[in-house]
Amino acid sequence: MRQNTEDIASRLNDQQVAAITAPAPVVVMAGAGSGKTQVLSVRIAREIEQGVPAGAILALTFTNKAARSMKERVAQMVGERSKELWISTFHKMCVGVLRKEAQRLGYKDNWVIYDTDDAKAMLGRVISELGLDPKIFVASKLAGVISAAKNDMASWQHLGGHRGGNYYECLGRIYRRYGDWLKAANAMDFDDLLTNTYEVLLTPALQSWQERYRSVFIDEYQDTNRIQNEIIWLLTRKHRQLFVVGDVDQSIYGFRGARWRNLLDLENRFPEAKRVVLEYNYRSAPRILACANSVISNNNERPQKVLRGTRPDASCVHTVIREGKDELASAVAKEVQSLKRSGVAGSEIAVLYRTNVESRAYEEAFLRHKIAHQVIGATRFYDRKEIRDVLAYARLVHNPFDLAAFSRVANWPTRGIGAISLEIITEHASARGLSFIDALGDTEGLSTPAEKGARSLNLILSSLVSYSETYPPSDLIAHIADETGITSIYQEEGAKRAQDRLENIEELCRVAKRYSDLASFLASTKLYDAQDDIEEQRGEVCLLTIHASKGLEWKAVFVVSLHDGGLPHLRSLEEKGGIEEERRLCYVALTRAKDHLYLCADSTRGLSQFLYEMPENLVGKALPDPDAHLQRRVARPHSKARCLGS
DNA sequence: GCCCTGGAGGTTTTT
DNA sequence: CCTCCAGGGC
Repeated sequence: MRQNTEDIASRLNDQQVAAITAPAPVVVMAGAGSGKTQVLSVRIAREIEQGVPAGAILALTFTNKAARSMKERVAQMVGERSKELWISTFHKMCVGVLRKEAQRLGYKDNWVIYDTDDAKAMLGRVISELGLDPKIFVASKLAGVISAAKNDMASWQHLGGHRGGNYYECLGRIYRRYGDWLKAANAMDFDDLLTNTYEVLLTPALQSWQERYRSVFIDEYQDTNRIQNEIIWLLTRKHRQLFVVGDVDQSIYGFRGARWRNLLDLENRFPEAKRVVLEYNYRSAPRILACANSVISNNNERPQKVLRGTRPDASCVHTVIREGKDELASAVAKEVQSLKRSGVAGSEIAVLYRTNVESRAYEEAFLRHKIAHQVIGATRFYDRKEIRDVLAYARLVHNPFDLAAFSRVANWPTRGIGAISLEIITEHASARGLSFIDALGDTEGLSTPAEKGARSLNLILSSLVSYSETYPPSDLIAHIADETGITSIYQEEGAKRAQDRLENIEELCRVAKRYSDLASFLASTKLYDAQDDIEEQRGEVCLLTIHASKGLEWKAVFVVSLHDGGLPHLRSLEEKGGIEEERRLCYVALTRAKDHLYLCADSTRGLSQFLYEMPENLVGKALPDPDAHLQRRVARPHSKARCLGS
């Protein structure tokens, strides 16, 4: 059913209309649940109606799911014309640019994406190559350091140079060597997608991209990091057709370089920009908003803002406090059952926690109480061993220089190529500039069993390569599992776990059917996010982290990490600005709820200070006196916010 | 040189 | 719970 944008606009409030009609650039400060997705979609549709070619519009969202839903909304308004729109996540947009431009930076066309695991594997090799102690230079820590450096646009000279001491000098060398190895493998890590896009935009290619994306829309700007901010500046500084939406109170990705100040700084870069504030919340019942406002008002580093309620009804904010995490999980399960009896669908209910490990207690409790549920994003599908193994073969078929894939594949299923032989083969390949498939054909220096293994792997890979020239990705996946012996290994094992693995491989084939070329299939396995595996139609209760819940909403939400050390998380207390970010995280969690908010805590661990920052008349009387029960004194902060709901 | 097994250790949040 | 590593067997 086609909708008219004027009809829709007539149902919007003045602030929303201002956001939609103001000439660009526009910076929208949009509180949680203030209809920002609606505003973005209507504005895009209006531009198309006013004659901007859909193909000249770029819209960036935070998740694939948000991109899909925005595309649907625009399609409802402008129909077919929306097909040309480019709506995606930041990283996917970069992949699009780099598919066309990576050659400028010296990559071959079949470049691949390395995820964090690939990056760690590469770093491990770099550290041992440089003869450094892997206990001092821990690959997983370094992956984070290097990632942070890239997102903050710091070079290896920068990382290694400006502080004295051997440690930092080694760090710089690792960073540089890691970059060399990725380049040799024709691979980019997640951060390279951003930095390389930036590099491309520093070349004469900039102009064509500025023309290609003449009108740019960005959601969740508070979670952009430095390099993303610079990319947007390069893309838009000429035409200045930029429309940005964000909320500093919902910035929760500081740990990966997000700088909420980017949102405010836009007004310096675009002094002509109009600022619009959306402060009316259409999502949550007033008492839920009162709690959220009250908590967030304790942050010092934020522009003053209060989210105003629009809903008349006074649903309750409940506290569920039990002694012990399993007792708490049971109590939550019982509440869920009673909600469902009262007519709330399972898919309208969510359980939000700070860390993935907390999901376990709830999974068990829900199983005991026979509540249909799905855990979102915990063990990600593409991180499963069997999936990574099969995909590693596919990657090597696509890009035979992929070192991370080769290291994975070389001896699994086992074929006599141990660590030493692997080292000989990779040395060999890099010394002569050979692909790993070709290097396997030259078995000089290998022991007899390793030589046999290398021959057989060479045959397998060569035949896979020719197979892939005729057959689509899904057939290739099935073929890999059979030809490498992975299928038969799991069949013979016969255990339930092995059965699951076979089913996962079948599922991978099914997913691959959606893609006709290997490059885009492989990219999709990397740029996948937690919200992608939510299955709404099944009517199940969702269990997920607060981070993964960003942008979503449910009728009833259980925030279950409100114990001391849970939220704010223990580890966050050491970081500067840590508490404020945790408070924003709490704010995000609370504002996911439409009608019912349940604040849940295991009292044996002590209660979250955030509970004491909520209005006393709503939650205070359910809480024990903090001075009496907590060993560590928790100062009870004065509640600065008004309780709008009561 | 390579394979397998058992025990220990370690879990914030993610593209 | 799942990964990493050391050590014994081949």
